[in-house]
Amino acid sequence: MRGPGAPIGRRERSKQDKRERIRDAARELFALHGVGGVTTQQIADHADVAIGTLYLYAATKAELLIMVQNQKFATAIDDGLAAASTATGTIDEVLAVIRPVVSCLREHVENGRTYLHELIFGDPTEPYRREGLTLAARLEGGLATLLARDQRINPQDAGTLARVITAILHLSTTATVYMDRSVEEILADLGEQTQSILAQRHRGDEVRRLG
Amino acid sequence: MRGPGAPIGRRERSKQDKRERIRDAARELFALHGVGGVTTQQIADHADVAIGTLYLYAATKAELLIMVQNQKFATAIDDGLAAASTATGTIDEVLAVIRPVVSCLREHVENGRTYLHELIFGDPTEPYRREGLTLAARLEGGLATLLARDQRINPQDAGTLARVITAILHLSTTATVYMDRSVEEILADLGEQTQSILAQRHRGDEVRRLG
DNA sequence: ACTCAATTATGAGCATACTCAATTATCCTG
DNA sequence: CAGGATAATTGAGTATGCTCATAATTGAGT
Repeated sequence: MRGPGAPIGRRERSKQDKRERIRDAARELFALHGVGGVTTQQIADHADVAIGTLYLYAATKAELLIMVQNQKFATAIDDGLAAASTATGTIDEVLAVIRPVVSCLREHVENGRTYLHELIFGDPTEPYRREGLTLAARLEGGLATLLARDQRINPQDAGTLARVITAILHLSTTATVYMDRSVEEILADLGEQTQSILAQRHRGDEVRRLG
Repeated sequence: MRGPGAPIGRRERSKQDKRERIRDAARELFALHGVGGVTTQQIADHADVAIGTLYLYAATKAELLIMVQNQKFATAIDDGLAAASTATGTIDEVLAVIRPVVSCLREHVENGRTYLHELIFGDPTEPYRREGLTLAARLEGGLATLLARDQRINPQDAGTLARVITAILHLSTTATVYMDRSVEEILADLGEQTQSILAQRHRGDEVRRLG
């Protein structure tokens, strides 16, 4: 029975529950002992499922980490965008949104390297990586609409601007030279120097094809 | 006997040989069957050493990959810089150096993600990662001296310019949005947009502190 | 040439990420 | 409610990355 528009039976709910139980167990144990200090068996036990069940919900141990990190990432993004909901779209406001996201991405370093970022920006075919991409897109979209509120910004530019800011966020969590620099410093570095590069190139051959 | 200034006995040579044999075996088999399609045992067999010996030269399987990739990276860098040895230091020449390096870094994708980059820009304490960092520094230094030849470029700026170019190279191999774009396109993207960002910020409060 | 401490090599064995044939739970139909 | 089709769960088993106690090799001192 039950209206055909809502196919959510006990089965579906139980499935959802299990997914969350597993993710929560992973989050707790990872935070407590580090990723390497926990076995998948322990996570399965903590979530009160068999090891085989765990692997129905996460194809690999790394994917467990992505599940956990995606959740944190999503929270950081949503909180940031919500806080900026009444903002007027200046760059500074956008940077304010970015800052907590950067912090979130810089966390959870294992073996001295940040897992998350490479995973999130990795292969788009893996389901959880796709989720990460969707999140990044959500951030980019949010920034774009935010920027579009600023009268001085050409509406068509808002999207590109947002992409560049996301790229900076990316650099800040992946490139060693930029790992402990603030978003503003990276921006300044990139901005001033690319400007001078472009200026020089324009001074050269105006129309030149380059592979 | 043998002069005391040359402490290179059979031992030292044998050690070097073994390191190379192991690296070569890894390179061949990785190229042939992919990283996941080869066991460390097979690599040890191919290099004609015991599995335990292999682990004396590479602490993990991932490190084997870094050994292999560092070699390719080094070759790409040296070739590029050598080819530019008579260049005059224009940006286009620098980009010509960069292009093959990017190709090299974009190779060897396993599971849809490029191992190398995260490894090279990873934890500087791991010996082979340190080697990767040294290589990146060599590239940056080479670019800087190259750029310094251009009369129009302020000599003090050459270093920063080189760093930014390296960052772009980084983005081109890590960030999904930029993964299939040419260096020039990324440069244009970053250049134009950061410029407009900076312009807007300067129009705002001139001296503003941002955590 | 012999001794011996230090270094290097070995491979059986261990830990653990992941699989899959068998089992159990859930839903649908008459 | 009975029967059976489908989906979900299980955990002993497997594959493989990595370790470590033991053995072989090296070369300086005699």
